[in-house]
Amino acid sequence: MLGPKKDVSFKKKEHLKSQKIISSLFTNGQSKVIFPYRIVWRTCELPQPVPVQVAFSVPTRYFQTAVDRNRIKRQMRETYRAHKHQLLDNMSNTDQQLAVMIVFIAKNKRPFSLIQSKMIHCIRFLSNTYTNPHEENL
RNA sequence: CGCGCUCACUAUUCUAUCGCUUGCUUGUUUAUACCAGUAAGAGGAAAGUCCGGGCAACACAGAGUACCACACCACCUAACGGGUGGGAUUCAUGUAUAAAGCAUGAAGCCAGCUAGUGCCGCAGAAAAUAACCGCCUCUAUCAUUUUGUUGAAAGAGGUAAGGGUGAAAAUGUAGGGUAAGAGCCUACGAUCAGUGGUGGUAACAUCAUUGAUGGGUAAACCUUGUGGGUUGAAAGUCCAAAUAUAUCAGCAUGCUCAGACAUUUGUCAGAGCUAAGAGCUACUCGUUCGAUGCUGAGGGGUAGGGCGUUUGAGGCUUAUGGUGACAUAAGUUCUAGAUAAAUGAUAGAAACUUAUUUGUAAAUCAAAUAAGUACAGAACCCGGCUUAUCGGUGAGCGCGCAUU
RNA sequence: AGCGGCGUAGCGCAGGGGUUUAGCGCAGUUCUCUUACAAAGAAAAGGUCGGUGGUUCGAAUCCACCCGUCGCUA
Repeated sequence: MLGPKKDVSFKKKEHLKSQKIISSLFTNGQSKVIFPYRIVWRTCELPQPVPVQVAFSVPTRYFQTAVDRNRIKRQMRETYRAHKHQLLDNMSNTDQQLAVMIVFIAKNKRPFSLIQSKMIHCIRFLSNTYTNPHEENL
């Protein structure tokens, strides 16, 4: 990738905020576990003109203090921000909009290298599921 | 110099790359929005939610009951169950002694069991207006006898001095007194209550005097006094998609007339009426109700969004007053505002602490290596309390050692 | 954000109005019965009553503060 500059920002409108969409994700969405993450996603209409909206979640059950939860969420957000361009490119080729929720399901803190490598794995998985059928139709 | 305690302050720093939220400015744009620049961006506990207040909505003549909370005195405060100072009590340490005491420090919901009720296991005669044993007197009987008496068992009384208990046993000691005893009397004390004097704003202390002396427990029910209306920003208020819809207006189905088709019901198109009709009433007037669909208006209001929302009992400095909490005056300052929830991620360096090793006669000096740098994240805002916390700085106090 | 309840043996519960040995059921252990297992019967063991302080002569119980856990308000 030499020509266009990579989009590494992560602004407010790319956050998944609507409570209705989140609840519909957990009732109707598809799910896959890529340890230490659980990904829940679904195609639907989003309130903002962006290809993907993402939310991150860390359960209170395993991390009682808010400081630990915030730190893990910040690390997840940073890794997503740095590597999201592949998913965005694929989704902007299609006409669909994607809502994704990523839940941290490990019970202990994990090093940043693991968080980063597994997040890249997740993004690659999502982008593959939404590019392949489109190319077959073409 | 080392150790400990108390109080106050502080809560690692810098660089590079990439990024987040908010405000302001410029440009593009009808506007949202986007680009660029610039400024700001977690705490001492933001935590627990244990108290108090502001603020908001609802309720409310007044009084009482219930319920809840509090409880030595004075002061501080917007208020408090918080704080400051003082008093009494208890405990610890030191000192001293026959015992009290004195000094220092700490602690606590320190109103009232002399308003009433309840409770006090085991042990013990008895756990509350105590006679089981014991001691003493009297009565009559029996035995004995030195004719004074002594003993036995029985009855009637008196008596709280003594009795292996227990957390607690009826005001302690000494003397008098008595049949035996007893605050029955006296002296020195103890506790409680009243009156008066002195000191103190007061709690209280102290002295004098009078009277009394049947335990503990209210963090037992309760009594007395004081205070409390209820609910909490998911309060409240404004705007307002989609869908359904109260209500209003118009049109149509409607009603009447005649015509065509058709076995009657019915179907088709045309003209007229905005009512027809029903209820109330003997009648009129009057008044109320009046199905369905479409279109438009429209109220409440869901999703969502705005305000509430960060200038406030505000912070800092200085001066004055006060033992102090704190107050007053002057000057100065504006310093987070997110909402699946911003304030960061990664890399490197420095600083500090601890440990080990090496150098040096030795070290608190120097170097190297390793580990560590806490607790913890605003969610309407303040004042406290409680709990968590690697460390650092300053002040005061105490102890130990060394030197003079 | 605002509230309320519950922590007792491995598990599920009593006991709370104060003092006597903290009990019940199930499970586990040992023994009896049986050729053996199950069932039944008997016996013993297992608890600092979530933690720390306080009130009291005495606290599982009363009071205060913490810790854990469950639930409600939408």
